[in-house]
This record gives sequence, C-alpha cells and structure tokens, in this order.
Amino acid sequence: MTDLIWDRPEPSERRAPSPLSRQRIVRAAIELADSAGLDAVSLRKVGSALDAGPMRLYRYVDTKDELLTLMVDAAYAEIPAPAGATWDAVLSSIATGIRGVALRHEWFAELLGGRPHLGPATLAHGEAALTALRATGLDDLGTVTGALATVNVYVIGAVRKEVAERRAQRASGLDQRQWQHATAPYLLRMFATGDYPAMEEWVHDAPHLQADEVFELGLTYLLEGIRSSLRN
Amino acid sequence: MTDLIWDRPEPSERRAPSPLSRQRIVRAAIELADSAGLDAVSLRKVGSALDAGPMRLYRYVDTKDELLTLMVDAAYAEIPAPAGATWDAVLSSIATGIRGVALRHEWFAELLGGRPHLGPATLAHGEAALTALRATGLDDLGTVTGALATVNVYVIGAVRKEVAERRAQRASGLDQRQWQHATAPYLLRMFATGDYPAMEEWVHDAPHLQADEVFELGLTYLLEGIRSSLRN
DNA sequence: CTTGTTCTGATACGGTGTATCGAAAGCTAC
DNA sequence: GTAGCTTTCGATACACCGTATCAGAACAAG
Repeated sequence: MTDLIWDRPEPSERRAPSPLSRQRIVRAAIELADSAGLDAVSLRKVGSALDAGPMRLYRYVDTKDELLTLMVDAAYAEIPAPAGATWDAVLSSIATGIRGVALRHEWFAELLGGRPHLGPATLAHGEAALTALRATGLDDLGTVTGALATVNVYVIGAVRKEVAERRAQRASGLDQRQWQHATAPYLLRMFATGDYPAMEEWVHDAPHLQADEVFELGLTYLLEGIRSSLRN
Repeated sequence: MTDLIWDRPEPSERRAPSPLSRQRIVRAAIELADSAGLDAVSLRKVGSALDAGPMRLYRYVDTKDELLTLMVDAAYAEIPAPAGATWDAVLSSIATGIRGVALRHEWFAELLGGRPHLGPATLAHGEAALTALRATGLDDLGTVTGALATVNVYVIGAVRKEVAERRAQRASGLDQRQWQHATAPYLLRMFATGDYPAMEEWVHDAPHLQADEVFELGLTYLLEGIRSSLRN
C-alpha cells in the first residue's frame, strides 16, 4: 500500500553541503533516547540537535513513527551475529544478544514487539540466525521456525519487564532497597486485610533472584522444552 | 515515596450528586481505548465522555499515568481465576486467561509489562495463581516463582507481538492477504539482492502457523521445559 | 448570614506532530 | 549570463496534549 521507508531513496544531495542524512538523523535520535529517554525524542529536539528546524527532517522521514522504526533497525544492527556449535547455543546467543542491546538502549525494549519490523538490519539478523541454526544440523524448517519465534517472543517479554522494573527503581531513588521501601508500607497494608495470604508468604519467603538469573532460568526452560520436543 | 494511587481515598461526595468516581472514569477510559485505541485516551476525551472538563478528573487521579495504571488493574480483574488439577494446567490457564483479556482489550497488551503493577486486582490474580499452583502439590517456592515468572514473561511477549501484528494488518486494509501483498514487493526486491537466501527460502517454504498455534507451541515448550526440570 | 472548606471550570503555558506555503537556492537551457 | 524550473528550507499555524494556576461557585458548620 503505502511505500515502506526502506523503499524511498534519501533526498538527493544536489545542493552543496547538506550535512543531513537519514543515518545522521537516526543517530541523533538514538543519542537522545539513550540519554534522555524515548519521550525526549521529538522532531523538534532531534532537529535542533542537528541545527535544523523540525520541518527539515520531513525530507528524510515521512513521519515520526518512521523515525522510530529506523531506530529499531539500527539497534538490530548492533546485535552480534548469532554463533554456536549447537542449535541451543545459537538460540541462546540470539537471546542474550538481543537482551544486551536492550539493556544498552532501554528504548529498544520499549519498542520491541511494538510493530513488525522489516528493515535491512532486521532481515540480516534473521538471515544470520537462520543460517547459524541450520549449520548446526537443525534443518526441519517447521521446528526452526517455532523455536526461533518462541525464543524471540520470550526475549521480548523478558527484556521489556526487566527494563520496566529497572526504570521504576531508578525513578524512585537510586537504590533497589529504596524502591522496596517505598512500596512496602502499601503492601503491608494490603496484606493486613488478610486477602492475600499466599502472596504475603511468597513475598516473605520466595528466593529473590537477580534479573539475569530470571532471564537465564526462563531461557533454560525454553531450550529444554524444545530439546525434548526434538526427541519425538 | 510518593503515595501510590491505591493509597489515596476517592474524594468525598459531600456535594450532592457528583456522578463521578474512579470506577466510572476508568470505565470510560477503557471504553475509549477499546473502540479508538490507546492513543485516543486523553483526559479531555475521557472527561467529555462523562460531561466533565479535563480538570475535573484530577480530583480522582493525579496523573494520566495513574489512569493507565488503573486501567491495567481493571483488566487484571477480568482474567478468569486460574484453575486446573495439575500445575501445568494451572499455568496454561493463566497464560490463556491473560491472552484472552489482551485480545479483547488490545491496549492491555501495549501496557503489559510496561511498568510494575500492584493494584488490588493484580494482587488478587497473583494470589489466585499461587494458591492454585500449590493446590496441585507444587510447593517448592523457588520452582513456583521461576515457573510463574517465566510464563508471565512469555505471555507478555507473545501477546504483545500478536496484537502488534494484528493491528498492523488492520491498519493496511482489512485482509491478511492484503498486508502480505503490501510488503511483498519490498521483500522481493530485498531478496533479489541475494543477501538473504535463507530468509527467502524460509518465507517460501516455512509452514505458516496461526497466531494461536504459535502461542500454544511456545507455551508447550515452556511447560515441557519446566516439567523436565522438575524431574531432577 | 457569615465563615470556611471543598470542589469546579476557564484560562494559560509549554510541549507535541505535522500541513501549508512563500522564499531562497541550485541546476538546466538558452 | 540570465531566465526559468525544481528542489529544499524555515516560518507560521493548527489542533491537540498534560497539567499549573486561580477565581469563584456550592455546600457545611457556626
């Protein structure tokens, strides 16, 4: 229907030194998002980071959504190529690769899974993932598809939740203990109603895992599940 | 630190027939989000749906974010109580329960995992999940925690991606075939570069699964993984 | 009736994405 | 070199957003 961004060429640079390009715009937007959060990415701010008015950007990008899409693709380019001798090593490297980028660029986690992406870097990532998986001897396309999709989906959710918690903590003081301190009184009052005995016990006694441990654990579950489905 | 919403009482209703309440506001907001998308939820629009100015809402809610949080909690209240004779049946019912709500209220998927929620309905959901799980004899808190967290995270990602795709399709015409039609030329051109042979083959030959099948498949993997970790 | 408290709506501020359009700047053709 | 055409730019404007401020209305208590 409408042309995808990737389809449209950059505006020509007949004019002498137009020091602007999609790449530079995206880079500026990413820097802004990295340092001030995704909400700080506005066409005005990105523009003025490049000494340009907001309207100038519209030569390179049709819409703000397109800019975000380009940012996502740029982030995909940062994911290291999946590698590993076995299929589970490959899947695991994919997962941790995506997580790494998301922890470096928190806005990436917010955008992940928000809409389908088909940029060149995203495609390249898919390509690398597929070939790496098949190099391990896993050549049933159905299985590969299912496994990849599941791992991707898991990573989206895990990373999103992890980043969300991290931001919430940071928002209310610096410390994690501080965050617990802030919500504790409320939780205690709720528990005092007696309506949530299991939750109360859980908060009390459940082992408190680090974020990476939770991530790793879920991933282990997932891989083990795929493994055992391969045996049939 | 700052008071949580759940802490603050509703404004008193001394004044005769103040036909407003947090509940009514949240309900109006949800209706708006259901029918016109999350972006359509603005204090002005919610207000005028209740014959009120935007400022009036600030008696009941401190911030728009709070309204969104209340919406999420209300959505949690719609999740049917988890049930099942075995722990995997319980986990599975949790997963499909959340997915059901997210498909009914797409904005829920967008908000899921966005920030930590601690509303009464959310707590009640957690309570029900925990007790249902323990009723099946699964009483190691560590295992329960890990399993629940993993399933939750998986559902967040899965639902988010599913809803995103569904919305993208709907955005470009009604039909799914139409969406493929829109992106097909672009993909073909990308494939023509020869840079993505594996992806090309994959698009061609991979079995095309329905959304529910993908969801169910991933869930199966996950449960099987947990199951086999229980055996050790 | 007066006083005090509680609530409301109007107004306003600073921000957003983007449509419109006149002016400038560059290239092409003569 | 100059006229004309095409491409880009920036100013301005519009509609909308979340929310701070504050005068005054509506009620309760004395």
